[in-house]
Order: sequence, then structure tokens, then C-alpha cells
Amino acid sequence: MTAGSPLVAALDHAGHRLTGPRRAIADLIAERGASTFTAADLVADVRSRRLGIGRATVFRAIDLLVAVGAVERVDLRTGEHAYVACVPAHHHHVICSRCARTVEIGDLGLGALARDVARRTGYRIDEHRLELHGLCPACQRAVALA
Amino acid sequence: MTAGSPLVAALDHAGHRLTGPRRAIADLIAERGASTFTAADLVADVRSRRLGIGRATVFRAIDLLVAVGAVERVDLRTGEHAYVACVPAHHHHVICSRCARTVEIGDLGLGALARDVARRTGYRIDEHRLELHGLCPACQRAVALA
DNA sequence: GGTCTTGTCGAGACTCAGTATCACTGCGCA
DNA sequence: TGCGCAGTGATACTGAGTCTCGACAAGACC
Ligand SMILES: [Zn+2]
Ligand SMILES: [Zn+2]
Ligand SMILES: [Zn+2]
Ligand SMILES: [Zn+2]
Repeated sequence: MTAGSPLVAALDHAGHRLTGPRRAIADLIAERGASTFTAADLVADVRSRRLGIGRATVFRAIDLLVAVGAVERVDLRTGEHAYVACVPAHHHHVICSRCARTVEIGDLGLGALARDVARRTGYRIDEHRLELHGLCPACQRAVALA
Repeated sequence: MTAGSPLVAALDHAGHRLTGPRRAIADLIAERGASTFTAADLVADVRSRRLGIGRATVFRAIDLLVAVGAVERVDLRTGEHAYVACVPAHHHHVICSRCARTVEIGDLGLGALARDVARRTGYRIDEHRLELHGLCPACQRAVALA
């Protein structure tokens, strides 16, 4: 596990201290794979495994990983804030509303679209966010059986 | 003002009671025009104008207007939840990070893009959200002078 | 207009996410 | 191995949003 996650590598590379709590939280996040998770999920993990990590530290670690680009925030349809571990390059997410599994997709011409919108509205576009919400193949099957 | 806002009309049309507080909140929202506002903004308006409307009622009215499609939730870059009054048809928003003014843009081929993503990932896409954040022309000038 | 039913309201308690504070600790470096 | 400072945990706090409940008023029907 110490060998591990690109999350830890990202922190290291950005010149942040590799503390025990940070490694532990990075591991918890890595376990989630490509699924979204909330801060509350991690806090629950920490408690159920008796890791002895404080609530505040969980929030601090998430913020740090977001700042470093190893984790991104996504806004669920419910309004909840969730996060996903992902590559630091620009991309977007397809998110399953039922099981939280995500797939990354490329920019798909949105950069060009944003420039076009900028030209037509006069706005200077600094950032764009696209999120696609739906059901992953497995959940479609599961729902069909219900 | 009573003649007014399409917001009130939307409530009426959807078969909801047109109560005093709802009209008042609809008016407050109408005053914001195409700018985003938070629930806290409305609560502050209500208090500063001594409208005597309860906090809970403000939240309830917003929820109702969202349900009816007369208002949409947008997620600011800070993570705050904000809202905008807008037409019930599918569209997206360009949002100024400085003054909250927005411009609506059409789907611009995103529907097709979503279908393409669905085909390639196997996900069933139910909803997509695109938000463009930046600076409106006026704020660009204001920032340039600073 | 009067009356009735039912949806809505305001107040206030409550929950839960996220932040602030501060004394202590352990990471990284010499 | 020891030192300095970033990082941490406990705890208190803030602020968004929800729930409950008795009072009330919108609209329907007469
Ligand atoms: Zn799924
Ligand atoms: Zn993009
Ligand atoms: Zn602006
Ligand atoms: Zn669209």
C-alpha cells in the first residue's frame, strides 16, 4: 500500500509532507477507485476502521488533494458535494446516480465550444464544468430486474 | 408587480396556491433578473425589508420554483449553491464569478454529444449539466482598471 | 359574503457539513 | 539525534437546510 497510490505521489511531487493521516486518507480514496465519495463517507471509513484520524483532518486532506489536482469535486443531482480521484488533465465525468461509479471522458470539443460562447457573449470564460448523470450498465440491469 | 412575474404564473399554472409569501419571494427573485442568488441572499432581503417571512418558507418557495422549472440550481466554483430564474426549456448558463450576472445559451450540440457518450460508455444518460464560469464584459473592464 | 377543508406559514428546535482555534506532535532536515 | 515548524486531534463554533407543530388563510363550494 505504501508503494501505492498516485495520490500520495501527487502530494509528494507538490512538495507537501507525507504524513501518516494523509497516506491513510489517500489509501481510503484509492480504494474507492473511480467511484465518487463524500467527505462523510471518508469520515465514516476512518471511524469504522478506528484510524484515529480527526474529522478536520479528513476535510483538510481532501482540500489538499483537490488543490494538487489529484481529486476533483463533482456536484451530485441532490446538491451533495462529492469527490472523485482522477488524473490532473482536463476532462469530464459520467456519473452513475445509483452506485456512484464514474467514467472519465475527454474534452470532446467543449474547449472550442467555450471559445465560441466567449466570442458571442463577450464573457471571458475561465472554466467550464460538464457532468453527465445517468445509470451505469450494471445498474441498468439491476433496475430492470426490480 | 402583481401583474407580473412569469414565476408567479409558473406556480399558478402548475396548480399551486398563490400565497402572499410566495408572491413576495417570486418578486424578490424577479428583481435579481438574470443574476444568480443564494438562499441566504433571499433570506437577507426578507429580513431587511421586514417582510415577516420565515426562513423555512424561503427554502420551501425556492424548492417549489425549482420543481416547477422556473428556477434552476447552479453550483458556483466555491461550492456554494446558487439559483437563477430562467425559462423552463433545456439550456445552460454562463456565469460571471464576480457579479453573478448570467447569460443563457442553448444546448449547442450537447444532446448529441451525450448520446455519443452513452453509446461509447454504455451508460444511460438521464441528465447533463454544463456551466461556464468567467467574467462578464463589465467585470472584465472593472478588473482591468484595478 | 360565509363556511369548510386543506395546504401553507412562522417559530424555533434540530441535524449535519464545513471551519476555526489551539495546544501538542511527528515529519523532514541538519 | 535533535530542532523547528507544518500538520494534527479535540472541541467549539458557524451556517445551510430540515422538521415539527399549532395557527392561519387560499380557494372551493354554497
Ligand atoms: Zn451504477
Ligand atoms: Zn472540457
Ligand atoms: Zn460580472
Ligand atoms: Zn444541454
